[in-house]
Amino acid sequence: MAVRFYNTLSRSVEPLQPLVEGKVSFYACGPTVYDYFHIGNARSFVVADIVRRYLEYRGYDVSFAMNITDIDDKIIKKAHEEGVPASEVAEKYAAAFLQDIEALGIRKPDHTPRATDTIQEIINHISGLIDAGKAYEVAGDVFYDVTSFPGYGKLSGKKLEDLVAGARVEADSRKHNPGDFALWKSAKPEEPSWDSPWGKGRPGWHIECSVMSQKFLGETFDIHAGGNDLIFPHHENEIAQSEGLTGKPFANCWLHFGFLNIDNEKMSKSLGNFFTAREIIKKYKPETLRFFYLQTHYRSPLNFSQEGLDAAEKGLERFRTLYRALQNAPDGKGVIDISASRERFNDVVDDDLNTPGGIGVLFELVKELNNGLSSTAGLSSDTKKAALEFLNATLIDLFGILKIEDDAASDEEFASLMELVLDVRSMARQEKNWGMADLIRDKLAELNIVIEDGKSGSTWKKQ
RNA sequence: GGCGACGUACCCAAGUGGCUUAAGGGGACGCUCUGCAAAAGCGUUAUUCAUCGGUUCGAAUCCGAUCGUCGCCUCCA
Repeated sequence: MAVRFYNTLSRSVEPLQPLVEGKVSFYACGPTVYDYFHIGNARSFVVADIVRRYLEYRGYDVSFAMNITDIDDKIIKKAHEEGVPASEVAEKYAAAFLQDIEALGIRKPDHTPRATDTIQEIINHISGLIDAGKAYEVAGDVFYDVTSFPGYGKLSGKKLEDLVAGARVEADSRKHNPGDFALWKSAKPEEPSWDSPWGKGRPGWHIECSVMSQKFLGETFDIHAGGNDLIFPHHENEIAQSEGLTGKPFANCWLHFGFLNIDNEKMSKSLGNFFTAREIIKKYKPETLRFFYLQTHYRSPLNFSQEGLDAAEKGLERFRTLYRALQNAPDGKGVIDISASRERFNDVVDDDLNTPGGIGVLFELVKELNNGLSSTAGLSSDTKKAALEFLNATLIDLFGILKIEDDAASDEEFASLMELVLDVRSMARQEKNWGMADLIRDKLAELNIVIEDGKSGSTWKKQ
């Protein structure tokens, strides 16, 4: 079976059918750079990264774009609070964004366009919509006329009448319809602005994604992704703006990521349950956070907790230990069919990116391999090699959750010193001087160096 | 009020009609190894899938009702 995804547009799981055989064009909504991103944002970025990596793992040539929204109300607000230009706020947090995704092991997208670099294209797009009678200007603001687009509501399942009836839409007497939304916002004094046919102003909230995605991926592309909450109005409006102008389908497949909650509630600053990704990866390894995310299906809500992260770290350790054991074990005779695991893994993950299921398959293989390693027959060199290749492809290249640090190689001087200490200790042990042996072990433990006595001598590792 | 999602062991979490009298991880317990320990390995841990009805030869999986949790409808990943 081929790669399948749940498409919000059709509300069903569909096989991926790229426009161009073997190639996938993929766009994910990126950050608005007014603050460090939080662990909920991080989940979305990690999942988008995994979508991309999985497609590559399955042999597709992926073109991946993620925007950086660097002009927006929140940025302006923050700039006012801090008494600095909006561009400075945007610059600072855009740089932080790129740093943080790298720290999280997220591969940089092929394209990271910025709204402020795309102003001219945005103006052209809006002009096109006005010319086509789908948008109208009122005193320097431009609005999209939702009634001009018959398909409005097809993504979110909302009806125009319901939106009007809901009355939660902000009343603006200048709008022709309550559901109309701003494409261009006129500038208030002291706000950053760009010249346009409608006077000085800046792009509205949704238009930039339409323009930037089409700029890099074409008028129609394969996959568009983002958080659950973006379905309406953001993505609905993107479709209207894009298809309203081109008359062609915008994105064929819409992927939406589940939310991360804390104590089963949405994370928010006002509730005080707000953590930035920066903070968390000071305490936990980035791989642990990634693994924690991937152990839940991407569309399900995920409850964030310290216990969850601790459990993830333990599970990861199981992979690390097995990986090292495979590298170090002497050649034996036992044979395990790794390709069977690979097929099962692919089958499972092909089905709407079922990473928790895939991880389950990997853990089952770990048990099998451990059994092999501890049996008298051991494992053949071919089996070990195939297993390591498979684990490299999945745990390292695909999920990015396994990092094999070679403590000894990272600091040779320190390593030889440790060797000396261990030699002294093993002499003490040979003389059954347990007091001395234990003292060394305890003192090293205080320095976060863990000594483990095995059959073939003692080993050390940093905590 | 409208739309949608979800409820699987102590915790997390796959599975969505027969291959499952339910994967996997964490925890707990037992064993192996060990001078002791730690680590690691192995084993055990749900006749049952919120509840109640129904459809079916067969349901955790489909339908209906009930209870509960959550999200969107407003900036939000």
